[in-house]
Amino acid sequence: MTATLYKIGELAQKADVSVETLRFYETKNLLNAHSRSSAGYRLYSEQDLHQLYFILHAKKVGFSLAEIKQLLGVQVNKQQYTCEDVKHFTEEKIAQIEAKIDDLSKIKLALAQLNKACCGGEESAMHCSILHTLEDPTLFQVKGA
Amino acid sequence: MTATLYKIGELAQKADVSVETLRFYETKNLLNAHSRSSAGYRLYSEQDLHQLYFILHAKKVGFSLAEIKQLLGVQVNKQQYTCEDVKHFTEEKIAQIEAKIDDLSKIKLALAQLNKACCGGEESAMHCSILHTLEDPTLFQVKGA
DNA sequence: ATAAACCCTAAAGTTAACATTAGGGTCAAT
DNA sequence: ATTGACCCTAATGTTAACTTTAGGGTTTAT
Repeated sequence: MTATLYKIGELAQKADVSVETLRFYETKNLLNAHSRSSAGYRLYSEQDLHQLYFILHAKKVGFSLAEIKQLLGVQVNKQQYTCEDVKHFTEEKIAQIEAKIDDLSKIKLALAQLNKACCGGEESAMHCSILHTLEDPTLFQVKGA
Repeated sequence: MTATLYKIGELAQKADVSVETLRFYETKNLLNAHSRSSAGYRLYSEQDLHQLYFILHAKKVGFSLAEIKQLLGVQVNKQQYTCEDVKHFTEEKIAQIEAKIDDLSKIKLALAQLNKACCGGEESAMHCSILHTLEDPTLFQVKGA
């Protein structure tokens, strides 16, 4: 029941990133190794692997490394931030995420209609491009609309 | 009922981007002006505005400009692509989008738990950071898991 | 005991997605 | 008719997120 530790190459392979990326994340203080071997090799824990997965998934949906660092920093019961801080931050981020999900749903719908219109579907002539589907002004409104 | 055309500055303001960004998108063939004035000024149509909105929203959820260009290029009934091409492409992209929505939902859930745990909630001690919530190995699995 | 396959740091290079600079026309109002 | 707020192109600069290079230790299998 001893904790398993991974060398940088092993972690890189598990998460399908390069070892250089992992070292880069360390310089950015996004992912620090759990410890170092006597020879100075980085040793990563299972927890570090979870953190890495989180970073990669958050990146995939459009968060910058700076934003991800912020997300990783939010913690309850750590005196550095007040409870109000955490409340505000999480609420703001949740709203941001909901907006992203909304955008994705619309793009998905547009692609689905395009897919359906394919191969001589009834609506072939109507939805010839993704833009045509998204032309509806009620979709994708921007603040000053 | 004549079509309204916007100068580059007007379009930029409407979509809250810089005019440089718009000219940059043109060099990348992502957004071309509907026409030019006699003086050579770019004139954008309402349709161009929709396309710009699409670009910006797609960018927000993690698509690169190259991917967005692909998305804009998919069209039914244009002889350059076979029906099969369009079917495959849209299905692949839809799956990609669903994965993104999944990731966002998980991050959202983690933030919601953090928010709930805040201010002395029952679970304060349990969910002290976003990572703790995401520690569940059934979340965020990567292929080789 | 040596070679292949790892690991280290530090520094410089790369790519995407813009922003800035330089040098110059255009247009509307005073 | 000139000034300020626009527009143009072309070239160079910037930032984020890596990648590559250079030079050198470590570990493991033969």
